[in-house]
Amino acid sequence: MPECAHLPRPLRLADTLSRSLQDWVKQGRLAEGDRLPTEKQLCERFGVSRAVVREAIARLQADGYVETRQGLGAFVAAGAGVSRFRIDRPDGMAAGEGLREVFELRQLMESGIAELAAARRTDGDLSLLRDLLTQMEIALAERQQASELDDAFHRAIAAATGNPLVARFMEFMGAQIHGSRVPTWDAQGHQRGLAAAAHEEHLAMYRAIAAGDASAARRAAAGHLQAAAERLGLVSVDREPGTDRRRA
Amino acid sequence: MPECAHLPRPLRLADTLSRSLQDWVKQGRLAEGDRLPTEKQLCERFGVSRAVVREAIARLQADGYVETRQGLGAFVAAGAGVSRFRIDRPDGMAAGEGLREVFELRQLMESGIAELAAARRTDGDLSLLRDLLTQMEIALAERQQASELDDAFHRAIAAATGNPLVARFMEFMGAQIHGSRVPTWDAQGHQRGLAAAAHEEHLAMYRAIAAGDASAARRAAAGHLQAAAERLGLVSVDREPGTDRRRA
DNA sequence: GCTTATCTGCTTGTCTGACAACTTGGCGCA
DNA sequence: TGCGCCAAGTTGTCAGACAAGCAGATAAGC
Repeated sequence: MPECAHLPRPLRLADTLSRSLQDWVKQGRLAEGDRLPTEKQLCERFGVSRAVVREAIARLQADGYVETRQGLGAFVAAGAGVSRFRIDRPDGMAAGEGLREVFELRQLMESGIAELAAARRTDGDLSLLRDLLTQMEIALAERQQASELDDAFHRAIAAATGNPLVARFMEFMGAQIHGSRVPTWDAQGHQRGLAAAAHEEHLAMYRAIAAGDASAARRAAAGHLQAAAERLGLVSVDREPGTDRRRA
Repeated sequence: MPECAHLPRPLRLADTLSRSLQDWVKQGRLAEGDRLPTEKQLCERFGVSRAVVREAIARLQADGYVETRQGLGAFVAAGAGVSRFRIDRPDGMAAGEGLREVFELRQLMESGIAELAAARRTDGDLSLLRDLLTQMEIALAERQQASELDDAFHRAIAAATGNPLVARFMEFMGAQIHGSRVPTWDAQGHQRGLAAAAHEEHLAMYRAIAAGDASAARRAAAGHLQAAAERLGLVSVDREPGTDRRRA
């Protein structure tokens, strides 16, 4: 994308229509298995051409909301809306879902991943982790940005579980929280010791995994994620069991 | 969808083209930020009409693979392919990703969720869990299908974490493994004691969560997932640390 | 000579019309 | 009653036209 693409462009008609139809499903106006209005009806109702309708439906298909049958119609798909998991961007974050929630999900996932990695890692896995740690150490000494190395380290741990699905999930999560790693490893992060702290936590994770100590690996990962959240100023407040919780 | 929709329909041209272009990205033929061939070029190269090209690109947009700019072209999006996490259906399961991998992901995720739920649950959460357990007990006594209740129980635990993102992820996972819960609660599952065993495990999870005992909740959830995998005949073989692993 | 405005060619976005392929229901015939 | 045919309706594809946006080249003005 060109560098000057800063201003948002107006939504295409197909995008708008796609969202409207999606809202119909979410609001229960259309239930699973229901047939959508025909293309012709949608053209008339929304005042757009058939091409726009077809593109909107193509989008809904890609998103798993509808299935089409030639000659028959378009139908709300089974499991509409839950065939993909996505984390909305911060500016479009769903109500109640902030970076804190994302880090909490990371914490419970990554502590389990580290545990499994400790049980499964190979010599090759450890070699890669060491290499990444070495590169991060150099970045630390030279005060260079190393958020990509940080991400690669976490992905390598997930790969060490030997479960491709886990690896893919970590890749997905890394992409979602990419921006949050940058401040730890920028000039200010180095200055404030954030990068050094993260590096120590990574070393602790590595040592536990290398030692094949699953529970130590879990604790190290949980500690790292907790500390990472604190570095970002995210405070996770656990409430006493039994009290009613206010959900923002 | 109609009941007689059993035979697979041939892929639409737009689907085929969408996949081809997606493969270009995955194989590195197109990198992030690269401009795709123009619509006209794609028409000529693939021998299809412009409408097919546009629908294929609409699909790719919905999937987060490309971004388009009117007058300029279509470009491979930042983070192409990792803006959504999906689990392919069993018949289209990615290489190495089977139900075993899915259950392993569930195990590490749900044990963490149960732990957090034990720390966070409210009286209202517990009341809902008890209600669901009561319904499952009735289903057990009457040998009825209760996979939906089973799913709702797990979702209620995720909701008890108070983290909407965690709740959404559990909803997503529930939809992906929907079919695997059915055999536990069908006539044969009842006959073989699978449903009764699952129910006991649910009760253990509930008790630990109700007691606010996070580590007991973690162990109960891990045990339940392990047992559920075994009920399905999925064997998770942990290899000795240090050995090279064969990844299927 | 430098800056601004205009023009041109190209590209995506939308609309329209036509035909192909599929689906279902109704009707006629054996 | 079952099978075949037909008509009407719906999605899939193709083709053409025009609108809107974009970037680069050129011309005009200072």
